[in-house]
Amino acid sequence: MRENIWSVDTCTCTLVNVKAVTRERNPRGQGERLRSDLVEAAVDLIAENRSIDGVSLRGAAKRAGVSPMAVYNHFEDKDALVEAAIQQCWNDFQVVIAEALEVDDPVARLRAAGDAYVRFGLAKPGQYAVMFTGGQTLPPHLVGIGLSSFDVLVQMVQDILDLNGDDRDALFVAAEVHTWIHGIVLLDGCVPNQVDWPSTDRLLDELMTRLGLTST
Amino acid sequence: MRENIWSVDTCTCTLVNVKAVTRERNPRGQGERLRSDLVEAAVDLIAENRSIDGVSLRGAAKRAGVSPMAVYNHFEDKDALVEAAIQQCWNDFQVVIAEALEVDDPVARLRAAGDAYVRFGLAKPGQYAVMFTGGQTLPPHLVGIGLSSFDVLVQMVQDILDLNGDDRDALFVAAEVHTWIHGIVLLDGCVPNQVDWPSTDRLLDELMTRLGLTST
DNA sequence: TGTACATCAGTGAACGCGCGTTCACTGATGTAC
DNA sequence: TGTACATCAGTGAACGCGCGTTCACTGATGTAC
Repeated sequence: MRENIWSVDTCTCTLVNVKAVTRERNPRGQGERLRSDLVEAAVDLIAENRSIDGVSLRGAAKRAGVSPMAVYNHFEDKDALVEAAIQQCWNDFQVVIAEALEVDDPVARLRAAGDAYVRFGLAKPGQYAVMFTGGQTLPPHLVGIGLSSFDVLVQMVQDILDLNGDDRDALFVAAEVHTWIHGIVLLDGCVPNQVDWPSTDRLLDELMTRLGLTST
Repeated sequence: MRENIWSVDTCTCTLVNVKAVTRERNPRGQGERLRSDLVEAAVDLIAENRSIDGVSLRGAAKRAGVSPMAVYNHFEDKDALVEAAIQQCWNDFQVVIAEALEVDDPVARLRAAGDAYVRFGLAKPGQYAVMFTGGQTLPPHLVGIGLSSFDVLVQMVQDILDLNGDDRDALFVAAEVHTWIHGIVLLDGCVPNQVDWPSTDRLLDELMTRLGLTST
């Protein structure tokens, strides 16, 4: 009965619109834990708003169960918090893709990566939108992460071309793959239910076939 | 010399951050002109922010050179203004596409429409993003406009399939076209300069060829 | 062993800003009598 | 022909809200002496 010392009314009153209000102060030397909590909260806001515009310093602080001022112990300003959140999105993405890269056969590898890519995009549409449609609004040093991810794609395509003795330009073919898969992800989350839209699986199969990226 | 009756300082001071401050009251019976000015201003805000989040009632009023309250003479509330702005974006889009539909040959017609589509997307990335990546946030009755535009695409594809005696499902092939072209438009505006990205023209040619939509 | 002190992990109050919306008002102009 | 009046196209002040940021503060805890 010890846990019921607070009435139900008190609980709902304080918890109804806010998560993690029950946070307790970190022990000495563990202050950095708040940093990752704040980043996580900011990523949640990105996920819900599908944009960095919906991320507010006060909102992230509230979710982390902390006063707005506590944010300044870990971040220069709001922009630094948002930047860390985007960085976190890219890290999560790269973890997902890295798994697929362990597949041996080049064709199966690209297909697995495509699958992982699409699954990430559909499961986390907010993060995906910020990462791949943010455009010029992204801080410059985060652009590099996107570039290195594209390099990985070019290499996967090159492996298949090599396997098939195909002399097309890998960068061009990779651009074809990326444009198409990007459209597949974004439209799937956007098409109204009335339309008998094809599954992403079927579209991915077609992509591989139509772009000549199967084994010959 | 009559035009210089105002000093340069006065001009810059009042015009620097605001357009059309010099609006004068519409004559009696012409009140509806403000409505279209407000819609235009809201579309400008969509264009600049690439999102409806950046559209504010006060911002649109300011651009139209009018007090925020004047908006309520023409729109129920802010949402109604935003909805009218999105509607306007679709109208502009349909005008652009309609031109291409006059081409006689089915293959050339789809190619012309694709060209018009891409040009619209690249010239008006903000409007394009709101129209094609807004998702569930769009008011339901605007979804119908998007659907009818997709129907036009399906018909164009069907015409080519008929011409070639190709028995593929037109809706499926149209979905392939739309996903790919969507990706082409969105990534083109987003890829960093370092990458030697292919031109949209070349990608469109490839799209037609790879998807088997040329004349046989 | 006791205690003063620096450090750490935060809080609280206040600022000016832009936002959507409310209510009450103004002042020119066409029209009915 | 003159004038009272309804209509039209707006304005002005105020409201409460959430925002980023500033400055000054608190109170627990480990550590040096």
